[in-house]
Amino acid sequence: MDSDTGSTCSRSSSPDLAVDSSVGSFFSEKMFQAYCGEEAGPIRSGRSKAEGLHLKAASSKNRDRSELAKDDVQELRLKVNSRERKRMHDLNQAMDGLREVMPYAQGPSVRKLSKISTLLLARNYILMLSSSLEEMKKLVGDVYGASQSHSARPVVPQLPQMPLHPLAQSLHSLVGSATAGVPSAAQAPHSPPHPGYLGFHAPPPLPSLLKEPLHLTSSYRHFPGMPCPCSLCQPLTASTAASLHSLSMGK
DNA sequence: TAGGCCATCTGGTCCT
DNA sequence: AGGACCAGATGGCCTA
Repeated sequence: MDSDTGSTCSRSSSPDLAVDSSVGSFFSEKMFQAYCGEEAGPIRSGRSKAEGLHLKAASSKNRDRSELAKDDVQELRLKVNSRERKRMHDLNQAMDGLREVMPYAQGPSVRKLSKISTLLLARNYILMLSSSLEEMKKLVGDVYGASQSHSARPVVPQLPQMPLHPLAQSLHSLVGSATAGVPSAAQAPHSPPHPGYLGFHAPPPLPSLLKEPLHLTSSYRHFPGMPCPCSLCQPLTASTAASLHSLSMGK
């Protein structure tokens, strides 16, 4: 389409168009001629209500008024098109904003996620974070309960073996001095997850990556191809993110 | 070359 | 009445 020539950014969902919204500068002249020219009518069958009114008025008046109506229709069409373009650009900007917070490698040389992939991945990411938060709450509850009744039993014997996820650290800061007496688990050495524990060590093809989350025996729900924030898993590294991204691209 | 993804135009519908 | 939203149609670009 002619209007596509206005795009300067290859394959970008938010083309950097310098569109004059009042004119619709890259609107195809041919389309306008087809649309407004003669009484052949629009390219496609129907007309909008407003246009119908314009055209009805034009048919019953003299030629001058007909010309006026054509101009009106043209102007109206430009305005509506411009609004729709802006709306879609805003939508794409929001989509870009969503991509920015997704756990994916990003850069000028990396192809961006498609819209559908972005939405599906975002959904799974939210589900993962939600379950992570629940797990952290439970963990903090355990730690807090243990510190309150430390005379009854030792403080969470396995805790030092596990690194504390930033989410958990945040929760600790939220509960403040309540956990001050608890040994810092974050300082403990991290025992790496066994190979294959994370989905992206042996990732499935993209379709399954973007479908249902994987349910494992842990209280966490581990998503294939997704970095896991749980205390047992490594944080997402740059290389992992890169490989993950290349997988999602699938091309 | 087929298929996927995208931008744009367009008409219809709903809402304010 | 005007604007927002939506879905269908169309054509371009890119990749396998």
